[in-house]
Amino acid sequence: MSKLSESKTGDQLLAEDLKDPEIAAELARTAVANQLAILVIQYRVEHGLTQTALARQLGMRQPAIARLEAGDHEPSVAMLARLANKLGISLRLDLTPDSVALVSA
Amino acid sequence: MSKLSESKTGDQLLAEDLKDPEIAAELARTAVANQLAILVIQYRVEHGLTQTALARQLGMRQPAIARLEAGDHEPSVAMLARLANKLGISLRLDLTPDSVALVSA
DNA sequence: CGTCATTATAACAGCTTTGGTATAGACATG
DNA sequence: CATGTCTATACCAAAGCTGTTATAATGACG
Repeated sequence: MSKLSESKTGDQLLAEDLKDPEIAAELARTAVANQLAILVIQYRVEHGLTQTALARQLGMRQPAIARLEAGDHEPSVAMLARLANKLGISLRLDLTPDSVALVSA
Repeated sequence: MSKLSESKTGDQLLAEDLKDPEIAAELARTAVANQLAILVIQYRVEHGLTQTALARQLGMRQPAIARLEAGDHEPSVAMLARLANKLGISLRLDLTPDSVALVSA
């Protein structure tokens, strides 16, 4: 059980939470994972692909795609690069002192 | 010994190499690591800090900074976020189908 | 030369991410 | 209901990143 989910539920979030570096780190981690999840799902449905088909295009198996779309883990830079390369898309990761955002570019 | 250093020395690099996905991955990995190394060194010297002082600012030890400046490992997104946060800087990671670039923003 | 500050390297542990297989759940369709 | 397709989850192994301590190398300065 994470520190965040212990104290808050759903999307509720107080500014006070950001003062705790542990919570801030957890948020950044899940934020990028979730943003990537959305991008992967978007790409897949827009191209009418199944998870298995997309997995083949990326050289991996279906459960790997399911995991990406679940937003379980913060992706590595290598994973982001691989997606951009194999899917022919451009992504941008914006890092500021108090936020991290992954967007399609 | 990496596949890249087996076949090539220094900065020499042929377009042909990029066709090998293993080499391409290795390049992307070292590219981001090296670009971050440069940014960290720049920040540190511009602020007149020693590795130990910078480490304290980031909540880590001197060898960790040395490793960042050596460009050994591809940084995690969490590490990039931490640098942006603790140093008060903005970074951008640009991912295109055939390149990955980390720049200060 | 001796000392101190600074940086680099080695060795190890711990956690996270990634990948796989196997399998369960959901859902449509015959 | 039976079957087939698609998605989700559990479990394990391999690899990579991060952090630590200890120590070596480097260089400036008395």
